[in-house]
This record gives sequence, structure tokens and C-alpha cells, in this order.
Amino acid sequence: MIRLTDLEHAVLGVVWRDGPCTPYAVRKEFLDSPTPSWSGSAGTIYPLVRRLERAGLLASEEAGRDRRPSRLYRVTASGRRVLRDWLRPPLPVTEIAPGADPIRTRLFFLDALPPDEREAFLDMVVRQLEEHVADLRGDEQGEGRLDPIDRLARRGVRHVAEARLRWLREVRATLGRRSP
Amino acid sequence: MIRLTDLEHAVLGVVWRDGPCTPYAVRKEFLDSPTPSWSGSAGTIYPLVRRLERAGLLASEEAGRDRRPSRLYRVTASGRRVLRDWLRPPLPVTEIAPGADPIRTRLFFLDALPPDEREAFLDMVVRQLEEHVADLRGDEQGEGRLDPIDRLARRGVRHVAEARLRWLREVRATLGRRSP
DNA sequence: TCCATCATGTAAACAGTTACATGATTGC
DNA sequence: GCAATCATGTAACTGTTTACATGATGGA
Repeated sequence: MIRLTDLEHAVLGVVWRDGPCTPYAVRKEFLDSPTPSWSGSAGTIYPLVRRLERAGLLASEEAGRDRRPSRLYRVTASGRRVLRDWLRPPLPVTEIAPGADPIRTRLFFLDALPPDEREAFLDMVVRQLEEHVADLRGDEQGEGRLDPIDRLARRGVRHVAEARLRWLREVRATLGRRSP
Repeated sequence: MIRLTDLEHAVLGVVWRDGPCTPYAVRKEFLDSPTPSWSGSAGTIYPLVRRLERAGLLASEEAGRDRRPSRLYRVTASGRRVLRDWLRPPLPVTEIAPGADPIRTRLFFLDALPPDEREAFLDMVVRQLEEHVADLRGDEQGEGRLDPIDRLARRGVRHVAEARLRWLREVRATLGRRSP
């Protein structure tokens, strides 16, 4: 049994969902994603699909036909099994509680700035986060013809962004009041 | 000008905040963090501080004195400057909108499971997330003697976890109603 | 015809983790 | 004296990104 990353599982999922397809089609899925978790760069995807094929989770056939050589990949029975197992609960804790927040990280060292710059930092970040949330809301308004999963995913991103914003306003209120 | 990662900046911040200290003291800071973003493993920290020293952002002196050789690191003037620049707004977009959510990723491929297992997945993940939030609340109750920044950081983690939970309940409600 | 973009790939770097090795110190 | 754990470090590996190279296709 090999251990796959979330990206490898996701590639497996894309190939399963979008039928026999080329590595480039998989790439585009990540490149065009409105909720990007990975870059979908060539250097990631091409070696990755070959790895999955060697592991027996994908199979491929020649697709070139007098064109530049290319391959169509599909998920094998064993690949489908791996995909289902990935989706079967319970999830590992690391997937339930994912970690880093760059703003939170910076917060710990805010005292390295003089007081007025501390406030400027918090003001600016609140403003940036407000803009980001506004963008997300705009996106949701704009593209009405999205499939339900995409719509839910975007809502998730927005919900989390809004929560961070609320928290950061709280932070500003708390730290702003502090006596220097 | 060298480009540092968030972890490198954070190490710089820890050494600045905790005064001249050993690499191990820095490690512990990450190992014991209630809001962990990095493992603080030896293989990360020891090479990292040497790197920062070679870049002129840290300086060190022998601390051993008939003990096993050890070094006390402190932040140089140049290091303090880098630390402040890191904290100065505006932040890069990637820091405002950090990305991956393993649950969201899985959502896209939920149809690979039969309908009853789809529901089981959503139920289970909601339950796991509820437990996680409950843990976070418990932690906040328990440790009253935390410094303000730590307390704020924990609140941030909880806020985001709660937002994800609310979102996931919404997802369950939406997808549960779907006709198979 | 030429330029943009589609498409396939490789090489090198990078950041971070795991696992290991080993010396020193403390508490039983 | 012996075990646990404190402390310092190295080596190998892993997953991902960046940058590059290059061929094919379609539209101006």
C-alpha cells in the first residue's frame, strides 16, 4: 500500500470525474480553479500522473495519431478503490485542523514595530482582508451558472475569510486599547 | 537582498523576543506552540539558524563553557530591520488569502462514493469538526494565565474552525437534499 | 508569415519532515 | 548506576514550485 498526498488523490479524482483525459486537461483543472490549493504546474502534474500509472492507479493509451505524442489517462479499478478510501471517514486530525495563518504568525512579533506602526499594520491588514472578502462576494454574485459543488466551495472560502476578518477586528480592538 | 520564508521570519522573531538563546530554545517555542504551524524539528531549526547567521541576520557566541559546545544567538541590527520589514504592510496577497482546505478538496469528488456513504462522510466530518471546536473551547477555558497574544491567536483558530463547521453544516443540508 | 497560445515535458532548487546518532544532565 | 529526557546535530527523502526548452496549432 502506497501513501498518497491530497494532491495525488485530487488528481485521481479529476481523472475519474473528467473521464479519460490528458495530463494537460488535469493541469487546467488546477490552473483555472476559483479556489486554488495547488499551482497545477507542469513540473508537478506530468511526473505525478506517471507515478500514479506506475502504481497501477491510472492506465493510459496512446492518443497522438500523427500528432505530437500524447496519452489519455483513465482511473483503474484499483485507483477507484483508493479514491473511495480517501473519501471514507473518519478523516485524519491534520485534515480536520489545518494550520498556518500568516497574519496570526505575524501577530506574535508585532511588538517589534513601534506603536504607531503596529496600529498601521492592523488597520492595513483589516482593509486588505475587507477587500478580499468583497472580491469573494463579487465572484459569487457574478457567476451564477456555476455547478453546486463549486458554489459551495466558494461559499466556504468566503465564510472562512469573513471569520478571519471578524477575528482581526477583534484583535485590533483589543491591542489598540493597550497602554503603550 | 535575500528572500525569507515565514518560518525564517518567525525564527528571527523568536530570537528577537526571547533574547540571546540557543537553537533548542527556539525549537521548543515551536514544539510547545498551542497553535502550531511548523513542527520545529531539529532538521529544520539547526540548519535554519546557521543560514540566518551566514546571512548576517543573527550573530552568535560560544555558550558551552566546559559543557557540550553550544551557541547563543541574537538578532543583529540588520536582522531587526528585516523583521520589521516583514511586519510592515501591505502584506502580499498570498498571506491575506491562504489556501488549502482538505475537506473542501474532498468535496469535489464526493460523487465517487455511493449516496449513503456520501451522507456518512458529511455526518462524520461534521462530528469531527464539532469535537475539534469543543476541544478548542475547552483549551480557552482552561488556561486563563495565557499572555494576550496567545489568547488572541487561539481565538482566531477557534473562530475559523467554527466558520468551517457552520459552512459544512450548510453543505450537508444542501447536498443531503439532493435527489440521487 | 508570424505571433500567441496550446501542450508536453525536464532540471534544478527549495522548504520542510522523518529518522537517526549521540553526548550531557537529571531524577530515581 | 541507570533510565528518561534534554540538547545538538546530520542524512536522506518528499512534495511542490520555478524556470526552461520545445513542438504543434490557429488566427491576424
